[in-house]
Amino acid sequence: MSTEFDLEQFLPYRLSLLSNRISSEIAESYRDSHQINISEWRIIAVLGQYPNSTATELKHYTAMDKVGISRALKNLTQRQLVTSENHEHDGRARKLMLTPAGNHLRTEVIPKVSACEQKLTSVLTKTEIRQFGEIIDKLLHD
Amino acid sequence: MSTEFDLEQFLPYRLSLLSNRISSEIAESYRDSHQINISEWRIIAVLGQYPNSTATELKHYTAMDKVGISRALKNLTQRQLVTSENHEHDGRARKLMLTPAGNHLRTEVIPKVSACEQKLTSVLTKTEIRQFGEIIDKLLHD
DNA sequence: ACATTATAGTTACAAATGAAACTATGTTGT
DNA sequence: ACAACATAGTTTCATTTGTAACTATAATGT
Repeated sequence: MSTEFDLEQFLPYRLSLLSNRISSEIAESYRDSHQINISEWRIIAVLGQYPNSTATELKHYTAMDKVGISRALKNLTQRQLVTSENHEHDGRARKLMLTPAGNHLRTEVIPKVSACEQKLTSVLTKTEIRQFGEIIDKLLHD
Repeated sequence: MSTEFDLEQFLPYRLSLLSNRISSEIAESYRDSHQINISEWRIIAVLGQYPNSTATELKHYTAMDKVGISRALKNLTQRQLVTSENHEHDGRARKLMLTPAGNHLRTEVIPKVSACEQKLTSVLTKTEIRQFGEIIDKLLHD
């Protein structure tokens, strides 16, 4: 019968629970110690990987919307964790990069979030961790 | 080196992407046709399973906070999808239940969200679907 | 060249969310 | 009985978030 439906067995619901729980646990690891939120952390992480990105490129890498990026960048720039330069070929865009302080924060946070991830996956076998990653990829890329 | 960190490979980040994408896709399937949001849908789904629940019990089943539940219930009650009675043993609590209209909405939405779930998992093999569920359970219950 | 349309990014406003204070009822200890 | 504390649920207020409008620059078509 289609009138039977068990929310707690519904995969999207369980996925949402899991993701929210993990995200807030990880966010704790830089919120209290470094006063940054998830959006700001994502931008810092990406600018470490891809310096001189524009906001539009950040949008692509972080899956955030442009308003969220603009706001996070405003804060990060005020706090001198991020700085910017004119873009050579496009007067509308800015090239963004971490300041030394921003880069320092990044190197402090990386081990914390990595430890979180490891603690999290420590209840899984190596095989399960691999499977989990593969399944997520399949679902993300369809 | 701990200064290497690839956001797009970071499991919690990918999980968050996946969960958000799936949640909004499913939310579409009742938002436009039935004008309810995720919180409201969760409450309707649970009240179908567990009629006469109190708000506190809903909190347990839906993983929502009590403010969100109170607000969702206010809307649902105004729209006459949910109704309530005094609780026999506790004057502070109310017993909540779906109205016929609420129940009807539920039976209309269930096949839609189930189809969504099926479409979603259709890129996975039966084995992968089982593995995925087991891994999520492990992670949720540690 | 210039009008049209598209894109980069910001701002303004509205809706959603969360934390804390609040009301009302219930429970516990003396 | 009654004081102290705990719990059910709501409301208030501040913060966050999303949508739409906006400015500025770039690209396109005639």
